[in-house]
Amino acid sequence: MTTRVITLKELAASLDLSITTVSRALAGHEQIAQKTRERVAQAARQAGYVPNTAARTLVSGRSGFVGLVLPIRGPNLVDSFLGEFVTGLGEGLVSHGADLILATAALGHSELSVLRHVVESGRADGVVVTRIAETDERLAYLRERGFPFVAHGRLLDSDFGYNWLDTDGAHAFGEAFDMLYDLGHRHFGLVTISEPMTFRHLRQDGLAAAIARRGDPSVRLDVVTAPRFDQKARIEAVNRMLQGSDRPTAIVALFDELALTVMEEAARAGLSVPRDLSVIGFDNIAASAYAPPGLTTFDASIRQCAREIADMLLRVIGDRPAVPLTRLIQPTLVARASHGPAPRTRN
Amino acid sequence: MTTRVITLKELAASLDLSITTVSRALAGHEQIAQKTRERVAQAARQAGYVPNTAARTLVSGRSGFVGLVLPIRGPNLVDSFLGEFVTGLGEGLVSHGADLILATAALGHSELSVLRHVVESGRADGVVVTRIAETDERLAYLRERGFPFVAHGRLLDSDFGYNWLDTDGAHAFGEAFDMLYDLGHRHFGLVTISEPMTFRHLRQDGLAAAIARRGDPSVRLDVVTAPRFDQKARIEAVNRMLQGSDRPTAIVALFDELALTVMEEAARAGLSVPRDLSVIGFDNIAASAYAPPGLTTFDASIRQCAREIADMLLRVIGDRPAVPLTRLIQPTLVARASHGPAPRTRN
DNA sequence: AGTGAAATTTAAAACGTTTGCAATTTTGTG
DNA sequence: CACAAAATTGCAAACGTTTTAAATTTCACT
Repeated sequence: MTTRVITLKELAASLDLSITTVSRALAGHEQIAQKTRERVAQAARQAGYVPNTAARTLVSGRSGFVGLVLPIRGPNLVDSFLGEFVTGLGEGLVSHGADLILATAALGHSELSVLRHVVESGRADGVVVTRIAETDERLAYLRERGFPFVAHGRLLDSDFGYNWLDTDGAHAFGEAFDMLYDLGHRHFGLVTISEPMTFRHLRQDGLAAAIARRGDPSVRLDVVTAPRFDQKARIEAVNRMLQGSDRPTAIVALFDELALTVMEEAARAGLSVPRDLSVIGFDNIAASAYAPPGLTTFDASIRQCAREIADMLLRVIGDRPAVPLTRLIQPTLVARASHGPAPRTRN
Repeated sequence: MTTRVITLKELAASLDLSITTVSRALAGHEQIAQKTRERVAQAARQAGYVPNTAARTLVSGRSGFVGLVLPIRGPNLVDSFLGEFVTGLGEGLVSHGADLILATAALGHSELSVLRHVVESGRADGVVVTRIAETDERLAYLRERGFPFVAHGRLLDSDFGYNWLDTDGAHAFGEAFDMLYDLGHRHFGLVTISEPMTFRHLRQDGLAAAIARRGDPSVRLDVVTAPRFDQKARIEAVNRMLQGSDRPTAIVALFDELALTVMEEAARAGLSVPRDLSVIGFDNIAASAYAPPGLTTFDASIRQCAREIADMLLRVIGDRPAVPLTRLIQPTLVARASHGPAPRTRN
């Protein structure tokens, strides 16, 4: 037991070759004789030689890792996409022989400081930054450092270019409005969050733009804001919108979790979805398929996005392209049963 | 832009000290004068010095990483616990300054070969192994290598000791039986999987043991087996159990996803849960709370388990304890609305 | 056999740390 | 003020790889 790991020196000695030759042979350099390359490859395979990552990283300056910083939010809060996201990243990375580093920012510790540490310790060749905030110091830092990164999400405006991939929430929310409008709805509700993430603006603006495009002055939009991670406050906010006879007939939620709360509270208030109230979400989380009557939402295909982000990042690391790579993904409508014609009684 | 990263040599030069002294000062060695230690710490902080991981790993033999190998199963299959699991691992690791490496085993590539690579490249100081199979070559390999690891789950029998943490599925399934028996159920169904994972035996055996303990010959147990990742076959299997008038009055599913399928198919067959049929799952995934009427299940608290696994692994890495660390976690019953008294009409 | 070019191999430096051991400085004591 | 002991600091090797520049071998051709 406790078998030692074989090193390049030992492998070279066993082949009666120099370290240099073996290293080059394994790297497939043309200058090493074909015969030697095969002999070395064979011996390496048989000896189960695996190059030491630290040594390789040290000399080459490339770690073969991509970093992702994971914030801890609280005892009961887990990023609902994390599983899909890291799976997608892993898929994208593995085809290029790269792996993922997950660094955790402990509760109360700045995500930025962890990011700095990952970057400056040379652990990663590039990083993925998610959940872009309105003023995001992480992007500014990475930009200043000239460190390869891809953002999942966008800034609202920026005086510099950067690589990003985003889901077109603006478009989706416009589509949701159009669909609901055509179903006769005129009084809309939007449940949004107070956390200063850029996507809340992109989606809300997309909704507002669609309303403006329609140019129907009878359209009304009520907006209610809830803290993202406070379930109780979220329920209160939703009920604020649901109470009173002058409530919206269609509610669009910034994301599925909020939409599910809307459906739960609607049920509790004796409202039938979609007869009395249409509800549309965004993200298509697993629970949305199960929550009665089945939430109509948009599928953001996180896993696919993550895979593309990995591809983009590896390209950025490899080629350092002069122009930023950007990609806007169109989410697809998943029409379940939570939306329908506007109730006849009112309007 | 493209700011260079400061190195120990530069930091030492700026302080007019040797590399050795600075290194020791930062490591807090007693032999360095208190005054010097402070001066160095101050300068390091101000210069934003972060030690290079590769260099440190190379010389110390410790990477400060813990590895987890992630299998890719197919386009639409993501480990439902992955998010919670890596969050928990991250939480457990961060307090000790360690980070997580997620290595992906591409579709068609052996998980073992990726594990070997992680281990032998020196990327990680220890690994977490999940989803233990009946004959698991990964454990044998790690054991032979003498490499620190903690298994999430257990082997059924083994001729060697190893560190593991498991959720006591056997106990939970016994508890489920007892509860259902006391509600008058006598005809039981178990939906299990064909994938050769050890937990299917542990849980099924727990159920069988509880039945035996009760010693009531009128108790019947039907078992149906479905492939884990084939939704269509799974539905067929469930329907095999549901069809016919002589169906069970209470079905226990190996895990929530199966239980949800049971509830869906029951609804499709016009059966009311829990009036006509009681269903109990295991895991308490998010969707279980939403699926009507609310699935009764056991909460495995994956995140908490992962955190403990991280703690255990770090202890194994640090102390190399002589006796294996083992931990059996009791899942807690989440009593929702999918179980109830046995229907009167039959029995 | 001798030559030069091409093909193949190697020695040695470098990457940025940690650490055993030695060197230097400071301190305490007579 | 000398001297040993204690405290503090520094030199140099080592970790396992990649890579530059140089050395060696092979080969075709005269």
